[in-house]
Amino acid sequence: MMVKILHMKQTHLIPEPETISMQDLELKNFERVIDTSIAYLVGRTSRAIIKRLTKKFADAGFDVSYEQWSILIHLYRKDGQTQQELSTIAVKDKAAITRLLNVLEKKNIVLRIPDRSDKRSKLVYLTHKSKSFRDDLMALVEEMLQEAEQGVSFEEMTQCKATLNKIFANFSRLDLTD
Amino acid sequence: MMVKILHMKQTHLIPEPETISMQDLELKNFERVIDTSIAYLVGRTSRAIIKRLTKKFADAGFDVSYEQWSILIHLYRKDGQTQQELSTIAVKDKAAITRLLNVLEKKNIVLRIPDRSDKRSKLVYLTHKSKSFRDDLMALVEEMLQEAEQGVSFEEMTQCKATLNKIFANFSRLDLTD
DNA sequence: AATATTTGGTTGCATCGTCAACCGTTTTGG
DNA sequence: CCAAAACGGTTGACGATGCAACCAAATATT
Repeated sequence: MMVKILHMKQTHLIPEPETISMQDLELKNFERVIDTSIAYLVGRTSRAIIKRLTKKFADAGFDVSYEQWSILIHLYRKDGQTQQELSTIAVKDKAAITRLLNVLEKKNIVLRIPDRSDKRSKLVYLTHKSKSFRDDLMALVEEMLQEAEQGVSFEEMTQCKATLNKIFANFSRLDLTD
Repeated sequence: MMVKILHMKQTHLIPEPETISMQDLELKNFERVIDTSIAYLVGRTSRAIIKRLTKKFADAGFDVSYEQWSILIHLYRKDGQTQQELSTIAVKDKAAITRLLNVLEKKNIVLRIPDRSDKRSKLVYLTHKSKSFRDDLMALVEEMLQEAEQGVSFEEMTQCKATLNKIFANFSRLDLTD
């Protein structure tokens, strides 16, 4: 798809005549900042994954959203964690966790039990119900991951993940040092 | 960080004694499905990017959210597009576009002009105001991208982007064929 | 030409995320 | 030992998203 360059001002007040080289510069700038920007690519890939998995769950008859799954999986790995722990591990605001758990509790997928040794905390546990469909959900996620990996070699995927980890680490560091 | 394996049932009804090899299998499964999952990594990287850029804009005194920016940038490239076009290019629901534009219009950042040749469509244009801070916003995005790229070689980034594109293409294809 | 289908945009509904303020509990440190 | 600070969780306000239903205009079908 060709990109049409418009005659946009190069400065705020003084319009300048455009030359070919300036057009090239513009184009390069936009390419860098949009289409080929890591921000754009990461965002749309994320949304595509979420959409796909949501559909898979729904089609299979499970009333579990992607976000709910993103908590559930951590409980499948280790039952009885505090909300704070879930917040950290799922990289979500603690307020978001509170609300997700409200929904999950209403759906009878998790239980919140006050921690006896620390009255501030609540421990989150899976219910029989959620334990029962664990393997089914896992299988659907596996399916989705395999769909994602079509035509992508193992090395390629490994390298991509490493890069994403580096980027995330960069921002984590910057967020700390402000 | 060590992961503690709980004694979870392997089937829905019949509990099985756990062996070391099953634990290993479990661990591998979880690793694949969570921490090292492309879904997880892409999601958290995307949120980190959004958070960072939002902060940058706010700190610099621009009342523009990341999502608003994600529309704005396409208008900076080509002014006067229809909402439908913006929806496709920004990979967002058309309802989301409607609402984002409502906000942007209220902030005097865009204008909606009815298309004379097709009374259903509206053409979206930048205002003087938004044109005036174009370069400032672009500079902040550049800054963020450079932060993201710390310690990541050009080849590495290029390869990562190519992989993300492949994954996105996989899902696009699957969404079509259902 | 009349009807059916598609298309561009808006709206209602439910879910989700972040921020900031808040409350009760726990920890810290003078 | 007690006041101050830190911590875990909840709530309200606000922006944003996706889906489905809807309306009006434009195209296609017959």
